[in-house]
Amino acid sequence: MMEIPVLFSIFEIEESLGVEEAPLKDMLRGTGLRYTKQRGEVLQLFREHDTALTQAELEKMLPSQFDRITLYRILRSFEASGLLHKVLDDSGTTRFALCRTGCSEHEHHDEHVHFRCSSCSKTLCLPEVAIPDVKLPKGYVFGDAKLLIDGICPECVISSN
Amino acid sequence: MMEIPVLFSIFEIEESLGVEEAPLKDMLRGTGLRYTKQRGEVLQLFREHDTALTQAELEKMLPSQFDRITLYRILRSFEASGLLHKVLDDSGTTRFALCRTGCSEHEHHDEHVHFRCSSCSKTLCLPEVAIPDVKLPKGYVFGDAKLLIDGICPECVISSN
DNA sequence: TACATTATTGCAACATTAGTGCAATTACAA
DNA sequence: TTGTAATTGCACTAATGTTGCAATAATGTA
Repeated sequence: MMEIPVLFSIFEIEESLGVEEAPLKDMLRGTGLRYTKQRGEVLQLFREHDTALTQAELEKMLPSQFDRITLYRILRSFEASGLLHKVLDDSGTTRFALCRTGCSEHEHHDEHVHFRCSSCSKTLCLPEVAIPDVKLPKGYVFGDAKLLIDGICPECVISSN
Repeated sequence: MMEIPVLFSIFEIEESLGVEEAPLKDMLRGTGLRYTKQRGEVLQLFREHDTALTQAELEKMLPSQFDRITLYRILRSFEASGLLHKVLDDSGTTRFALCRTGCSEHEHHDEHVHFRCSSCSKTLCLPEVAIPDVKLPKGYVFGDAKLLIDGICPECVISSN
């Protein structure tokens, strides 16, 4: 399944990815995760997209198609280490998006809104929009809030004219 | 698979369900859906619970265990006709909850908050809590908002003392 | 640089959830 | 009561989620 066998060193891979990609290693190692070619590719994809991605979408975009289970575990380990967070979705498939700074292994602080365009069906992160405070009924203890807004994204609004 | 074959008339079923259940038929027919034993049971379960339920949870609670696909299609048809709405969930499985009045075939107006207790893991509807307005960045067209709050529900708060 | 240790990957296998087509059955209304 | 259209059950298939284990790769250390 592996298109590129095992003949490259980390350095050659990094070189082939370009200078911009060096921080990938740091991002990963900063969380205690080892840097691997597969993880580098996944992280890179998330950095290139501001949308929340499903496993299936990632598989189509990955430069080297590696094992489905590996991708599955990479996503979970990234989430556990605070690199990614799950994004709400009622379509049945799990979506992940890159965490902003401030997320850690034990706590996710992605208190921003997600926007799903009903035209292009992309799910975008809106880091600049904070989730407003909600007053809960008596007895409820607030933990964390997730807000998903459906609507039309700017790109689709423009192209519909 | 059917435990009760086909020997009961609608009236006998209604009778066995008790007087309280007559409105079930009206609820269903009001949406253009036919009343069947299976649909009656599903609707009844939702009326008995104020939590959002998964298909698996429903299957365990149904008095007569009928076909999985039938349940699947009942849930979708209930959603399409504005009887149920999907509740956001990042666990991967779809949850449904009873719509409040005001939902129709073409538009859902369940602008209330859902609360997921991280202790008992129930997902409750909080119809009295409205989702506050959110100011979207320029170009975005608002359609609909869904808010899920994680925390501890009153029951679990009390029992943890 | 080589080696040992530990994390990570790939494979196999299985579980759960989604979804479609079609024939048999049932609800409803004429 | 009966005809028709909706609904159900069955058979199948696809997609997604999950675990165990052996092979492999990444990192720290000698």
